[in-house]
Amino acid sequence: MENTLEFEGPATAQACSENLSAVEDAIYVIGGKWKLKIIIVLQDKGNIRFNDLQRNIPGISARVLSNELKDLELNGFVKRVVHADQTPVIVEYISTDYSRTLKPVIIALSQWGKTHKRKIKEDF
Amino acid sequence: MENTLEFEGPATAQACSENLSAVEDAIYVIGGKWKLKIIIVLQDKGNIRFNDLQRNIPGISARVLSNELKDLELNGFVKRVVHADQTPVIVEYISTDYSRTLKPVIIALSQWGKTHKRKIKEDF
DNA sequence: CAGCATCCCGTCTGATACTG
DNA sequence: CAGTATCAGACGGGATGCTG
Repeated sequence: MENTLEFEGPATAQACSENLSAVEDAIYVIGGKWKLKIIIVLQDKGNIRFNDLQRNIPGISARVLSNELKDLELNGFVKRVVHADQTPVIVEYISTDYSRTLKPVIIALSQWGKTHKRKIKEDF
Repeated sequence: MENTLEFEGPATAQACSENLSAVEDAIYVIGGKWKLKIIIVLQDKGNIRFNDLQRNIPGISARVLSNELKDLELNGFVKRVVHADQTPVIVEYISTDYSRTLKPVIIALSQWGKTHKRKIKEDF
């Protein structure tokens, strides 16, 4: 009853709407243009500072990055660490264990994105 | 060089930016509030008509659904089939083989969404 | 450095109504 | 049935400038 969505399995109407709402929930928290990208960089770099993070995500503005980080922190994907003993104050962002549960999602998306890019190229 | 993103594997800076752009590409075509949901229903129902499709995706308006379907058709995820011999004209939408390459993505997202919902409940 | 405040515009979207 | 038209409001996001 849990794993109704297999690669080849038939899907009942109920299983379909279950998937629908599960995917909806996922998109609700990690959807959007930037969230997953921020999470990826964070996971890769371990800990990283604001401006450095911005440099690693081409195209994102400080305002948007700031907003996204607050959101991600609220949802437990990111931890904001302030080193108050330094001057000027150093702020680091680190990915949480919970954000690591997204690995399968990131892998699936990344792999699909790669093959998709290849397909697009072939179409010309 | 292809499978740099493993569950435990170390990620080089290059692998990171590769993932970044791959995920970006994926989000570009299947991102947004509705696209994946439409694809899920389409895959589940096999073939389905406009109004029926709308009923299966709670909250979507006809205008948005129409626009999304055009977009999905352009990108090869959906096929629009017109049965002109009928009256009134019957239009059916069916998912393509290419849309089925998204299965791993949908599974990953769906599974993560389920555990996330569980986690949210525990937090209260 | 690490952001926040403000302005401002284009897009997205929901609601409602309408057509062939 | 299968959409399209129109409008108003929300929203996202860029540019710029400023602060502790």
